[in-house]
Amino acid sequence: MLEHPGDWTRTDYCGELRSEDIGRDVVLMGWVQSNRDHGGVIFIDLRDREGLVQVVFSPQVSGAVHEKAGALRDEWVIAVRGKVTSRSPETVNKNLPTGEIEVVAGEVRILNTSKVIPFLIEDDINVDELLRLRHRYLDLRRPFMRDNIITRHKTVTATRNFLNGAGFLEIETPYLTRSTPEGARDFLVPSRLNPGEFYALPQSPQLLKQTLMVSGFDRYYQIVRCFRDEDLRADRQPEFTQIDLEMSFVREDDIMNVVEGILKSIFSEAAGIEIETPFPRMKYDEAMLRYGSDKPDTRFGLELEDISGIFRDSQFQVFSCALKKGGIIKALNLKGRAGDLSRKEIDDLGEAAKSLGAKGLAWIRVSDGEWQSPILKVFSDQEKEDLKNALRLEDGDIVFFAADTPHIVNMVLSHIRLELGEKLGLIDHGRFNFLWVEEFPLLDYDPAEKRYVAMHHPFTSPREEDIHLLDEADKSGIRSRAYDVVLNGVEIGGGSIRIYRKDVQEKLFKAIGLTDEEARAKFGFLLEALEFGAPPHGGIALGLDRIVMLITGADSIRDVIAFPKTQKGACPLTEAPSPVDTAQLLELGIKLDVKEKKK
RNA sequence: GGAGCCGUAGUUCAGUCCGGUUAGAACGCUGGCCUGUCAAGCCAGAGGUCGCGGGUUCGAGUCCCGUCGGCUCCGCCA
Repeated sequence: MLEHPGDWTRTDYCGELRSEDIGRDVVLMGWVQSNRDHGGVIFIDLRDREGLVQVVFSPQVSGAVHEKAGALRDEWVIAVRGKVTSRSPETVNKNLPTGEIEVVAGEVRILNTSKVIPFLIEDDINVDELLRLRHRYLDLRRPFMRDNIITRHKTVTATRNFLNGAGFLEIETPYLTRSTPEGARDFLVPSRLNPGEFYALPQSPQLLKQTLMVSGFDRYYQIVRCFRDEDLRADRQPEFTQIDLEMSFVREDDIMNVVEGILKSIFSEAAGIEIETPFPRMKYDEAMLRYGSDKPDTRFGLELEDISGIFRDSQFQVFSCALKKGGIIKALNLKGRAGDLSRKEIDDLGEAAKSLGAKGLAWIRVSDGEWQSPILKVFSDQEKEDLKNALRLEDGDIVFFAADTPHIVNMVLSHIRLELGEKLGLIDHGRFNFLWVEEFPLLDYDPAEKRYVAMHHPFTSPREEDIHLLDEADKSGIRSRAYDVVLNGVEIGGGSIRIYRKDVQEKLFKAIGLTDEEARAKFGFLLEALEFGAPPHGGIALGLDRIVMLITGADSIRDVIAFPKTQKGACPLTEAPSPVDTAQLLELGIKLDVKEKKK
């Protein structure tokens, strides 16, 4: 029954035929999307990368061809030779770009059959993701997924075009490199030629791109795979792609200009969206204060308010104790929307807060001038008055409070803010709000290790006027020259102006508790390079997967990666990772010490 | 490492709270009918290790314990 394509040459993509093509003889090849057999006339929707076209098989044209068409099933691969004809006005399909025409088949060749597919090749299916990943080749036939992959291609193309035009050189760096202890856990690759030693896959080409600046390449970029052996999230995969760049003799503004240019070009060319530049900027401290997050979604208000001052001497132990331990109290006033939340929904928010680590989520609802709240009794009259003024409380408002460490309060309330924003439709999903977040703290105190750690990475430059603070005991106030670019509450990139002087670099290593020897052992080659005429330089890395996710409206970066991993880091299609032969391990000098996994 | 949700025909789900005859529905699939549909329609049919293991019970999809897997989040992570 199967036939070869023979001497047929495809003339057109199914999805590209239009009324201009009426009268042409065409040869199409593609997949049977659906099959509508009326006993007499048979309609086939034929699909390829560019879309669908209706093919008509009529017994009047050819009895044999019509009979063959009757055997066709979904997802079979066929070649059709026929004539493009116009549809009569009442049979035009306005939902299809090809809906004004159809192809009347004169001949058909069945090139391949298909087993019955496990899920429909359509958008808006609701199928277990495991099944989609196991049959990814089918999942990628769905228009949404196909378009995502195409948008990704356009994004990469736009980026290359822009950067090439801006004087950047694309330079590759090795994937087999050395392990660097700071930052994420490395993926390791054993070295057969050096038994007992390992390469590491790069978490990012950070050190090497800085080295390229010392080499004098001036402007580098790379669209590069990075690897981090950490737990997965909806926006985090163990391997992901960065638009990585570095520039010499620049300040923050120079990098930001380039990034704005890249993003403008990406949005225009991959999505047909013209975005406004320059992007607004916000200091880290302000972002944390107003949104409780270093990546605020600025598409809606509902900002946090710090009301710690009101409860400094409160009788309410939960609040005053939190403050005495160095905590804070913040509130979210959902103005005028109290009526939109049922008691159950309020309780659910409380449960969500608890699962995030809060002890609870207090609330006050104002209706008809009355305050309703489980904790109403504990407030003094003065506190009520202060609250009313601070939060501008009015009828119809509902306020949520959290009192805890700054980290918990900000984390919990920023989550609640996003959940309320989504639930109550405060977010305009058609908007793209870009934001630069700048002046991150340089260092973060790690109570577990009792030392400061670099918040970004240890090559990030402090602000020039803050360098002297590296010698002080309290290093928490040192501001860095790091910046993040945030889109709709998603961090899509981060970078910094780097340290280029040995003396500053040494001070910083000292500040994070690294001895000279340790620093040499870990980053030796870069430190040495910095001693041979390193230019001032800086750069950034943009998360390609996240950018494409936001452009396409995907819920997860898995939907913009052709072959992603599950939360356990597995690929259901290839069944990676997998055990290997003992012989392979022997060759590498590796002996396993793993608890036997029950199968 | 931790919290939550989920796992029942090919697929999506109902049934699980409150154990009891032959586990249902829709879509898909198979066969038949049908000459203008486009989520085609009508008729008929097939299709189940209720994720896996153990326990309680006269009896388990349903209750208990464990385990595997998927998703979301915290921790972790540019």
